[in-house]
Amino acid sequence: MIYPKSKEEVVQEFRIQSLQEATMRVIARKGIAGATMQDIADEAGVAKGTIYLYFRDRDELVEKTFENAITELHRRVDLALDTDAPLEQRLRDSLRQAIDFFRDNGQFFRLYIAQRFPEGTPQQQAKQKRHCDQYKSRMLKLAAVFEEAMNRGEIRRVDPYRLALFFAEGTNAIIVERVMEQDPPPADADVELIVSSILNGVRIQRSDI
Amino acid sequence: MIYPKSKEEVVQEFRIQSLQEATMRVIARKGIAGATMQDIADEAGVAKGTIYLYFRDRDELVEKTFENAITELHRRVDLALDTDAPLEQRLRDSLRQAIDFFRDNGQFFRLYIAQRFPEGTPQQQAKQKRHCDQYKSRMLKLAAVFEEAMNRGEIRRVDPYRLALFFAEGTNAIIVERVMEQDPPPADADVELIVSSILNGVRIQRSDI
DNA sequence: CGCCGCACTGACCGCGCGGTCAGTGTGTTG
DNA sequence: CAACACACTGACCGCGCGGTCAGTGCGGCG
Repeated sequence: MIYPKSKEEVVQEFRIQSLQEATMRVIARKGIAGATMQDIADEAGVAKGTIYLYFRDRDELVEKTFENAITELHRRVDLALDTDAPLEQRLRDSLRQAIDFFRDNGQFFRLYIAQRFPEGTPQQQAKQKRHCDQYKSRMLKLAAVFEEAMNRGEIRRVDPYRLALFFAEGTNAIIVERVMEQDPPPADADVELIVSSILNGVRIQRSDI
Repeated sequence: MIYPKSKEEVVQEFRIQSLQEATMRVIARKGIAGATMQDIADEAGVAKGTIYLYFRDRDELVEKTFENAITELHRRVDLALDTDAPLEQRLRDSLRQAIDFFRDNGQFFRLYIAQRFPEGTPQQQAKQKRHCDQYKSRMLKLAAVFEEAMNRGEIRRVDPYRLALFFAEGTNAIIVERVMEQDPPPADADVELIVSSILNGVRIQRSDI
């Protein structure tokens, strides 16, 4: 065995994993600022001090937890976006991925939203910058997808970055609603609503008559 | 004079006003949780204790500040929405109102966003509920406007509440972007982009050729 | 001019947080 | 079985916050 995972490593990874899951649950319940280390420790069933064996401080815990979850989301969405299919199908597939992700990780949404407008404790300007940059790079990627579709002649020319913002946040709003609802409608219905609204518009057309 | 405003009342209103303005500025800079009473007092140029002569506690200060600003926004937007004009014009006008409002009150945006996902200090569940309800009632109103347009045959039938969510948050995203930009494009351009995207869609149509 | 009321002040308090570290119990080793 | 290593614990600390209130000084009135 070249890289044997020792027993200790397995245990350590398990602890880290369960601490991050506990963090997500607590943040979902009480918000980022409202989640105390004691809450998280209780949720994970360990003592507060134990957390500091695996994470330097509170910031690192929240940061890593966020990073972990968002990386997975982005991986899935990118898989759907980076194909040669028509824009319509790519949008459908990526929406589907996002909806499924938040169905399984509803607690994560709060963290996801909150990171967009971080609290301005004066010395943490660097971290604020990082998350804004991360968000911006996501929007730029989506904008690039739209721009490509414009070049292909699939959609008309508008500011692609603004279109990406509009589409992404409009979509987020509906996903948030789904997370809140205890019995949301079928995912297909919302995917259809979003994609057809943005591609065809909602105005009555000749073809609708 | 039936209701003479005594000098004291004038002074008092001035203090309340300037404290709320200071609160908006500080929250815009440091976030809701990051804004301390000391910060706000310094910003307003008074001692910390003075704030408590006009507001019971921190919660009331933030609450009143928020209420004050959002009432004005809603008043302006409703004025544009509650007409007999076609949907397209009503959307244009209300967008214009919102954009202008946030151009003049850019600091308010942070407060506006943050209130949507309040921090869950356990005992304040009632207040969370209030703001969610307030947000929901705004969405219901917008949904009603869309539904009326459906009944008039201006737009096709989709879930009006979800359409309202999609439209409103997509719009917010673009307004946020405008607030961040130091030199945003003309408001008309963004109004046009949003309204034509949602009404006509972005797909290339026969009429575009 | 002397007194008083009251808007305003800012040093102070208690609380609850993030973070620490001496102590404990358990599994391992010689 | 004794001695040790070490993951884990939770009482404890200092800090910074929201909130308090005795003190201050200024404007007006007798």
